[in-house]
Amino acid sequence: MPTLRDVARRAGVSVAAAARALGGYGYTSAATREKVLRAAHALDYHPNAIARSMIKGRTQTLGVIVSDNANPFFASVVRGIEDAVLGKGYAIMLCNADEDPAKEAIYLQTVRQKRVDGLVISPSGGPAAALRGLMDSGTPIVQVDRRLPRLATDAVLTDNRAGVRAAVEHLIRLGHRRIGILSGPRRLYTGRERLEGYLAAMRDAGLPVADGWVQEGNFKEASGYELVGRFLGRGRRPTAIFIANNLMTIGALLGLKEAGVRIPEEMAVVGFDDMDWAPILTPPLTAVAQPGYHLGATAGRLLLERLAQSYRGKPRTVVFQPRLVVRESCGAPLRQAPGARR
Amino acid sequence: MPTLRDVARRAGVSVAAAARALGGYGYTSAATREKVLRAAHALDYHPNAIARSMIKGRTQTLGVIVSDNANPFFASVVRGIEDAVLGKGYAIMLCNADEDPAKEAIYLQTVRQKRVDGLVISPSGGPAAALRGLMDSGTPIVQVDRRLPRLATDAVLTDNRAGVRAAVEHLIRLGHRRIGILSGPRRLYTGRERLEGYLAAMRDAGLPVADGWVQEGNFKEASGYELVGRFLGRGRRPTAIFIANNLMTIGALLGLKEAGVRIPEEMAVVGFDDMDWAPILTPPLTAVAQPGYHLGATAGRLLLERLAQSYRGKPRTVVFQPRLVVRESCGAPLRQAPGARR
DNA sequence: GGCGGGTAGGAGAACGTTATCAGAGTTCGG
DNA sequence: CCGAACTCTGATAACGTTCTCCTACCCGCC
Repeated sequence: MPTLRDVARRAGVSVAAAARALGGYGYTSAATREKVLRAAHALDYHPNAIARSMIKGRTQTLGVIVSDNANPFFASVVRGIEDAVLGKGYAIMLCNADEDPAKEAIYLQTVRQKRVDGLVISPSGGPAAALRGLMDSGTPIVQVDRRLPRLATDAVLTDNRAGVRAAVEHLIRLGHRRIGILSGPRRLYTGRERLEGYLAAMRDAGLPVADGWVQEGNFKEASGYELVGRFLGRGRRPTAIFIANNLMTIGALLGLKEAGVRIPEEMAVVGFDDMDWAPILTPPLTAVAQPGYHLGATAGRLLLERLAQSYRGKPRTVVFQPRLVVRESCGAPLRQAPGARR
Repeated sequence: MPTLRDVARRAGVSVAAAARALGGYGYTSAATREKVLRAAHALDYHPNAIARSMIKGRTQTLGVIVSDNANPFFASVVRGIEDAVLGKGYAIMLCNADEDPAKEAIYLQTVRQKRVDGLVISPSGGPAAALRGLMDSGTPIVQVDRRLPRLATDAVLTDNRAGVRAAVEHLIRLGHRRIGILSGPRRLYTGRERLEGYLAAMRDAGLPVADGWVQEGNFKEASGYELVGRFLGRGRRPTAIFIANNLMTIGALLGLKEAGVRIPEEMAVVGFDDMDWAPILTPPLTAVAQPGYHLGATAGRLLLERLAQSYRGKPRTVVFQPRLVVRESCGAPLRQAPGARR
């Protein structure tokens, strides 16, 4: 790979002159510029961004740590981030932490050593020490989708509680009284928040939450599949369930389908995350929609503002209000005794 | 951010000694190592990977260029790549080219300037010059999911033709004679290959392909939604359609649902890409399954072998055989005249 | 003719690490 | 007891840019 030296030599000028001609700063005569550009082209010269980062102290690279890029929600978030920062010349370094604090810590160290200019992270909930260290070293951080208790960074969140509350209240308005939740892990921010939203809605409506109506999954498809069975076959089984994320919803719907449970007659279903495929289900799925792409794009924008120093104030929190998309899977409960069929 | 100099100073040794103690090379006395480690810890020292890359000539970073990370298929591929290379200490730089040769060229330039050690790309089909230039400069490249005509790199592909052929032949076996295809853009490798598979299967079965039975979409949901209508309302409408990717399948199914077309009685449907949600549809979707994650993981593995020089031979091509997952959306055609309903 | 300002171009330091080399001290076998 | 081998250490040269100096020239003007 040719260096600036090679270009300068071929053009018959000094390295400094070549740098000026290519970099477009300082004084350069038309003749010199011409010679240098010609030489650069002839040698297929591509400036070394590593060396540039060395002196400039900036890498034009941002770290992005999410739990799993294979989850369509995070894939959208990542895409949003990238679109937001692309125009400003930043590239992104993607890391999947799998909700594993150890893996997250390793990645945190990696992006720090690679001297990323900023970081967008969906923190798993481990100790915040490493994150705080990075922050203290002057690297701006934006938390997305989740936030750690006392880590004062910009954050872009969805109002999980409100979203779940809207969903549960809708079910209640439809006449449901026995409502269960397939929740996420309590150790995750979103897992907790969504469960809280459910509990609050039930409490406010004066409805009891029976034993077994709260099943804690791990936000993956398999856990939805396995746990949904626990809502069936009981004496007082719920007439409706709320499922706390997209992947578990797929698993749960598969479980219900295999068990021959009719939706919404025997079991109404509302999910969190409105996916592309929600409208093509039978019945179409009622779901709480959160704007993954915009979460990412906003996080990217906040980070850019920090990097450009166009904002230097206190940490900001942007909260997106989710929207309940009512379709048909949430229909009113059967009058007849539950468990009639099956 | 403290440098090695700071650590050395604090430990009371030379930079060279500190480097050896931390880097674990050369000779270091136990006492020195102890002092240096203590100083590094006290200063919260994180070695500068940029400076390291400078001398080592390697960045421990791989470029990954796909068309769209928000497409679950590519999201899996990306995830597979990352998992494969994580253990070997490589980070990945993610780029979404949106099938746009211009955008792809920009990203290609970016990863080149950033001196990535290797590249995994799902090429959009633009001119291969930039890619070839990168290759000539010694950067190993692996093409994934698609391949450019004469670019001699390792490649990891799905046997698209065979997959589509299996799907179409299955439809034929079920008694369908009038089969349409909602294909992808001809300028994309996968678009062409899948169309070829369909045409070959029809030709081999001696079946005609009527006007309007081949609709060329752009692999996005909206185009599936818009184009599926063209298969309806004609005199000789197909009794079955094959849809060439996951996103268009969603759009098409939505279109069919809104048009009140019963699947598979009035229109059998088979899609390309077996998604998580395929089994929960009514009827469950028959689809050609390709292992996105494994495509990515394999691409990552091939790249690692090139980087470690554990393989230096001629370009290899790994072809995954897709699997037809038969469910219910492909059922036999109606006996009655088409267009009876609607 | 001297001088200031604009233009051009070169020398060389700096960024933070790794790696090479030389020098000094220690151990050990013959 | 001497050289050879081994151990430890620090000085210093890279890596490829950017950027600050410094010198030199040309022009116009007093």
